[in-house]
Amino acid sequence: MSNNNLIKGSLQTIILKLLEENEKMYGYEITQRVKELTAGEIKITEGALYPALHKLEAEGMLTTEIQQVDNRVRKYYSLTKSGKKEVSAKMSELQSFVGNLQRILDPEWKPGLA
Amino acid sequence: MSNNNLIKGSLQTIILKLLEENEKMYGYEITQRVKELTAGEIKITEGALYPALHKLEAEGMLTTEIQQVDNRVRKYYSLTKSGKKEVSAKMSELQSFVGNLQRILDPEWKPGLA
DNA sequence: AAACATACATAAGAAACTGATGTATATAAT
DNA sequence: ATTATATACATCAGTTTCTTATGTATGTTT
Repeated sequence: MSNNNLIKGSLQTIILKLLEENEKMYGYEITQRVKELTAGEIKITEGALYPALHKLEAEGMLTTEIQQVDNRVRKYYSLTKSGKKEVSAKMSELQSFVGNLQRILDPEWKPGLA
Repeated sequence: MSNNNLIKGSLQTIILKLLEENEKMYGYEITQRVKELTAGEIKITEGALYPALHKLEAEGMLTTEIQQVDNRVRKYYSLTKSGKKEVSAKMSELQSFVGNLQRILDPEWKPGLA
């Protein structure tokens, strides 16, 4: 995650959420999507991404499917049934954490406002 | 930090921000303040807090002052000049990271809205 | 020929945490 | 009286997650 060593565990949530929206993605594609969505501000490094993908697969959240495209190997990941459940869990965990963070850092903050 | 394994890197920001608002706080007080502000949802563990305080002190962000209160020792921390500068830096870093996170996880999200 | 982009992967080391343990005092509950 | 809880500090082994570097391989651009 380049400059940002900020919220531990959010990489898993990012992966799961992107796969919820896309059905099927490969590693490199994920790094590019994140870079694009954040105007280059968050760069997921390979050293962080691949181990995270392997871990999620080992935990039964993702399945893989290898495809050959232009003499290049692509490993596509998709959500399993468990993975689909995990997305909501991880998302509400993260949203609740961010809410609590706002309550600590900005006492004026109320949910639903800026 | 109890249930949250999400807080990595944000603990320093929390400490600095609370000290910006309070001039002077001791460790235990910080844990209680955070617990109170988040309705018990975030609990800062001693194993995380004290090393973080020591590190910030070693980096010149905080100074300490020991006080005796009711036969109990309290170690009060306050921001140094460097510490005061660091608060703004860490805060905008975190806010920008949270913004990017929202852009990844909720494509509908726009800053200034819910 | 060199640099950059695509695409996977591993591995050493750093950093931030968890959970346990330890010391010490004060108060509330059984 | 004794136990549990609260206050208040601290350290430490172990885990997880990250960074940075390295490696393999192909395709395209300079």
